[in-house]
Amino acid sequence: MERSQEEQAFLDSYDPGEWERPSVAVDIVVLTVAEGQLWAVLRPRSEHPHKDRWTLPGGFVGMLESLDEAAFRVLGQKTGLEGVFLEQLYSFGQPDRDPRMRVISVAYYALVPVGQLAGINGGAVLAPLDVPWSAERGGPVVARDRGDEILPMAFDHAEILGLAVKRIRGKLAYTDIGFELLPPSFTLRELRLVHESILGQPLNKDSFRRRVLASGDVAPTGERQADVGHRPAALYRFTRG
Amino acid sequence: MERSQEEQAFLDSYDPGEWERPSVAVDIVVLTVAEGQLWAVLRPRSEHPHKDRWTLPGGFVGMLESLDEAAFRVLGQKTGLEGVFLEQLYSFGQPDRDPRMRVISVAYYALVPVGQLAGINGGAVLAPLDVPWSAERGGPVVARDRGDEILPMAFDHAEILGLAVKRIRGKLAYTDIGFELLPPSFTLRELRLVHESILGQPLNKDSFRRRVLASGDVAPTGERQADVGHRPAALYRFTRG
DNA sequence: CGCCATAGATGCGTCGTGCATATATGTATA
DNA sequence: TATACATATATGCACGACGCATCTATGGCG
Repeated sequence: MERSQEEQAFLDSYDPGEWERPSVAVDIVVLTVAEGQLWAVLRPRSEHPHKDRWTLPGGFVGMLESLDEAAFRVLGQKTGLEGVFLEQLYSFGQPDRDPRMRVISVAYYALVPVGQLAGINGGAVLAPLDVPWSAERGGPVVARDRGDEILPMAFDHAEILGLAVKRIRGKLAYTDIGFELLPPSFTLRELRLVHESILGQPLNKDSFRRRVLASGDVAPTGERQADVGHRPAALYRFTRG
Repeated sequence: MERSQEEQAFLDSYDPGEWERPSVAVDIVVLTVAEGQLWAVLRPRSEHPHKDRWTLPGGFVGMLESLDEAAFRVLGQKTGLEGVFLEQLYSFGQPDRDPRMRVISVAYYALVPVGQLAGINGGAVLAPLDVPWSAERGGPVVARDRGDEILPMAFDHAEILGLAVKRIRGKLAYTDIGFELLPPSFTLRELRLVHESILGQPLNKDSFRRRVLASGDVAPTGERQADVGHRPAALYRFTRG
């Protein structure tokens, strides 16, 4: 328990430059909501290991950029997305998570309105997510293709995806992240569908409306929907602050 | 936006081994509650840079250990603590956060009942914290010594400390972390003081009691306080699950 | 024996929520 | 043109959690 001054001085002067260092990467969970469920951007691996499995957009952190800058840069390079909501999620550092070498990955999650994901780069797909757990229990998440087949995930990326879903489920109630998944103008129904899709469960329609209107987070734009086959809903915008 | 197959293949095969790599460290925010406020374990720096400033216990991540393992190891080596609650907080990676070299730090926070901090190692001190913001606004936190003098913090450690406080404020309501700061047996008053110290504001005594008792998180041990100069309170224990 | 400090129980008004009901307003269709 | 249909929007009510006030209980101590 006790430690001498000299030993302490040695430990404090410990030079990591003499030791092997890990690589540090960022992996980005790009999430959106459409058709009443969550979707994520995935890219196929064309090389071993984990060839033909699916990965999150990711890349290595440069020596002169911050982690946030690396995440924005990698997101732009791999998907073309810019100016979206992006927040650090968690760092993954199991020694064997990449069989080639030691890679510590700082995971981020991005929230993007589905309308901005029309032109994501070749190779990347938007995959619907199955969340096989309720509330915030946590665990890996299953991505599927258009034919409902499971997309096998590379490395620990299913875990990362699961943690991102768990995180946004938790933050939905007390932050503004729900609005990051909507265009500037939206109906209360669309906002509720975003919340229901994230939470994986239906919400009481009336309570949700009352709560959102009383929160002061939204203001009516004065406009209404058009061509919707029923009474058009009022459009609202998010009021920052 | 568009990227050719060849360019993509090059990017995917990018070998970080050819590049300089950052060092990766863990820094641990050890928090406790006593005398109605939060305290943190700090250690003085004996070397430049930031000589005579105060740091969080920290150390480099080994190539064969996970981040969690590194955090537990460093916590044990620097403070002697074992078996305590420890959870990842956030990763800090500003290129200039350490003037000597590029160090990416994965911050953790530990919650320890004050009774277990009696014999922390030489040099380390338990410093009371001033949190100059309310609720979960966030920002740096000020540590003081016994004479109420401000302890200047090294590197970005005041930010890390602040984020740890912000995080536990947020998680207090919907997790069990409050119990991590108490001995196995405690009164409802002690539990409330832990919550008030973390939140930095008083809580309604009756509502707190009712809520805790109704939660099913605690069960009476059957024992009572002794020698307290007033009516002794019933002792409770945390019931996992 | 009585004072003091805190523990612990009870009652009440208020507010947010779930739920039911009623009305409003657009499109589609006979 | 009238009616059906789908959803929007407003209102009322029961219930439960919470803030607050009040009352009683129980130890130590002078």
